[in-house]
Amino acid sequence: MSQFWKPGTEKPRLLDDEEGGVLFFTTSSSGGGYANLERQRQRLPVFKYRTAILYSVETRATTIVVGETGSGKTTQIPQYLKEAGWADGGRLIACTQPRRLAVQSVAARVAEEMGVRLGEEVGYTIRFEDATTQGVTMIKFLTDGVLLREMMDDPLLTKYSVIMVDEAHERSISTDILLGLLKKIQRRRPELRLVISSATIQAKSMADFFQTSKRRRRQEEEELGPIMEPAILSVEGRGFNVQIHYVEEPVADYLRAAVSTVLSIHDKEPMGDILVFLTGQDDIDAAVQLLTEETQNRRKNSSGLMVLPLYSGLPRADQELVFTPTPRGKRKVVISTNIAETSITLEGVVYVVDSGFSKQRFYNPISDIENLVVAPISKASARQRTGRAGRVRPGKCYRLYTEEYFVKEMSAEGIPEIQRSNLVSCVIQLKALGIDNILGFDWPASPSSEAMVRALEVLYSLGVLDDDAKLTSPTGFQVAEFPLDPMISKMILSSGELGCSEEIITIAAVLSVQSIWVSGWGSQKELDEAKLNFAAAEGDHVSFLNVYKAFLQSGKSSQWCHKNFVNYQAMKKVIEIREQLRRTARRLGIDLKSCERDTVVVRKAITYGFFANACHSEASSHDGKYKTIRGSQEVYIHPSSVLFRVNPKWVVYHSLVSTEKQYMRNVISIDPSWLTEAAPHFYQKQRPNPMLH
DNA sequence: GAGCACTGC
Repeated sequence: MSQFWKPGTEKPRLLDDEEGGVLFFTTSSSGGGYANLERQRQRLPVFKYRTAILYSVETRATTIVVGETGSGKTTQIPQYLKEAGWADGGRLIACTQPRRLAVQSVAARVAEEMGVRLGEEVGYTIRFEDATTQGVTMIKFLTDGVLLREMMDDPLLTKYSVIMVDEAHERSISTDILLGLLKKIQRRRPELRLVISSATIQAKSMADFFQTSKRRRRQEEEELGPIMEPAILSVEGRGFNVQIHYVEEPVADYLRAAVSTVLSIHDKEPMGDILVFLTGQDDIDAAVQLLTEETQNRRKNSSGLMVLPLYSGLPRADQELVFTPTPRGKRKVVISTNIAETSITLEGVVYVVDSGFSKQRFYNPISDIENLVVAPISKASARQRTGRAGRVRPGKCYRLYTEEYFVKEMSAEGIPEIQRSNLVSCVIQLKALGIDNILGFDWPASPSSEAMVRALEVLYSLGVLDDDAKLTSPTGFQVAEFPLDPMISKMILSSGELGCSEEIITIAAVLSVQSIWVSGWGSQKELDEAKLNFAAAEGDHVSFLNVYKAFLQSGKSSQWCHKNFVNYQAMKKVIEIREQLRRTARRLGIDLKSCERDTVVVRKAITYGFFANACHSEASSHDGKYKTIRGSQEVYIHPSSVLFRVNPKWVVYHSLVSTEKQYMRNVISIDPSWLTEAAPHFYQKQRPNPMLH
C-alpha cells in the first residue's frame, strides 16, 4: 500500500484571505470561461468584500458571487444589503437555500451576528414552519420551493427588493425553475436585484444565462431602457488546504479499495477522522462489516477504529452516532452516501476517501420510468467531497480513480436534476404561474422536449390541461394548489366527490414519506410478519389506513411504533403533511368526509388519479405477470406488497421500480369498470394529442 | 421473494 498513492495537487490557491475578506471583481463581458476567470482574478483590482457587494448590487441587475462553498461569506451579504437600506420602505431581502436545515441554521447565525431575535428582523419560512413577523422581518430566509409557492399568489414577488439564491450550483429542480422565473421577473421589474451564489465552476454558465442575447437586448433596451450585464464577484473560501492523492491504476473494486485505503490511512497517518463516500446502503453495510472484521482480527493498531455507517434510511438514533465526539485514542470512520456531501457536515474529518461514484436518478421519457443507477460523479462533486477534509485543519483526500481520469474524462458539472426527472409537477407549477409556452421557457438548462411533451400528455389525461394546453378551471388550478404529484392531487379532488377525502388524504400523506416501515433493524421475516397485522385484502393503500388508525389508537405512541416495526419519525411527518393537506382541501372547498369502512370508494378515488397505471394479469399466467393497459409493458407486483402472490386480476399501482424486472410498488385491486368511469377519454377512444401539433 | 442516492412544497 505504501507505494499506492501518488500525491497530486488541486488547482493552486490564488489569493490569501486577509483582514476580513477581500476579493477580485470582474465582469462577465470578457467571457472565456473558468480559465479566463482565474486569469482575471490575478489581473483585476481588489475591493473590500462589503464595498464590492454593495457597488455591484447598486449598479448591476444581477450579481453572481462565486467561490468555495462553506466560506461563510454569503451569509454576510443580506446584512450588508440591509445596512445599505435595501430593506427600507417595507421591502424584504430574501435568501433561498435548497434545504430546510440550512435555512434554519443560516437564519439563526445571521440573527446572532446582528444581535436580534430570530423571527423578528431576521426570520425564516420553511414548509410547516413560518418564523417571520409581518412588518418587522426585513431579512427572510426560505427554501427555494417555498419561494416558488409564494409566486403562485404574487408572481412578481413584489414584496422583495433583493432576492439571493444561495447554493445555485447544486441545480436542484426548484432552483432551476426559480432562476428561469427570476430572469423573467427582471424584465418586468428592472429595480429588482438578484444575487446568485454559486461554485466557481458554474460562474460562466450562470452569467451567460442572465445575459440577454445582443439582438434581444437591443430590442428590450428600446422598450425598457439600458440592460445591465451581470457581474461576477469571486471570493476565496475559508477552508484549509487539502492534498489530493490519486490511484496510479484504475481500481476494479472501489469497495475493497476504499476499505484498504482506510486501513492504510489508519496505519500511517496521524490522528483525524476519516470520511468515505460510497454509493448506497448495500455498499456501506458491506464496507462497515469488512472494516469491523478487520478491526477484530488484527491484533495491533486497527482496534482503534470506530466504524459508523451513514445514510438517510438509517434510524435517527443510529444517524446521530456520527456526531458523538471521537473518544481519545480512537479514530472515527464514517462510511456515507452523498448525504455527507451537502446535507450533513461532520466536524473533525481530516481524511476523505472518494469512490468517484454516487447513485443518481435518471428518467426515460419514452418508457416514463425513473431509475436509480450508480454513475460517476462530476469534478464539481469531487471538489465538494474533497473540501470535506479541510474544515478543521489541512487534510488529505484519496481519490479512487486516476489523475488522468479526473482531468480528461470526468465531466465538469453533473447533469442538472431537471434533465433527469419526470416533469409533471414542474410543468403544472409553471402553468399555474401563467407560463403558457412551456416548450419556449428560458431554462438555465433545458429539459428534453420528449420529457416535456410526456408531462403535458399526463396532465392532459388528468383533465388538468385543456386542448390548448391551458390549465382547466377549477380542476387544473385546484390540482396545482396541492404540494403533491398531480396524480395524487387529482385523487384527492375525486375523493371529495366520492365522500372519502379523510381516508384519501391519509393515503396521500403516507405516499409522501419515504417509508412508514423501519429499515435496518430486526430481520426481514419479523418485518413481514409485523406488516401482516395491518394487511388488507384490497391492497397496500388500504393497509396504510389500518396502520394510521392503529397509530392514532395507540395515542401516537413511539413505543407502539417500535413494537410494530413502524417508523415513528415517518408517522409524525404523515400527521403533519395530513394537516397541511386538509387545510388546502378546506381552502379549495373540498368536502372533508370519511367513508368509514367503505373501501370501494377509496379504491375508486385512487383509480381517478392513477388510471394510467392500471394493469391486468393474463388469465393463463400463474407467474404473477401483469401487462400495463396503456403500453402492454410486462410488470410484476413487488414482493413487499400485501398483494404479492394474491395476484388480483385488475390492479392500479403507485410507482414502478425497475431492477431485474419491473416491479409495481403500492398496489390495489380494482374493478375494470372504474377505469372507464374515471377516464373515459383515456380508455374508450384513441387519445387526441393536441400537444404534438 | 426483494431493495430504497438526496432534497423539497
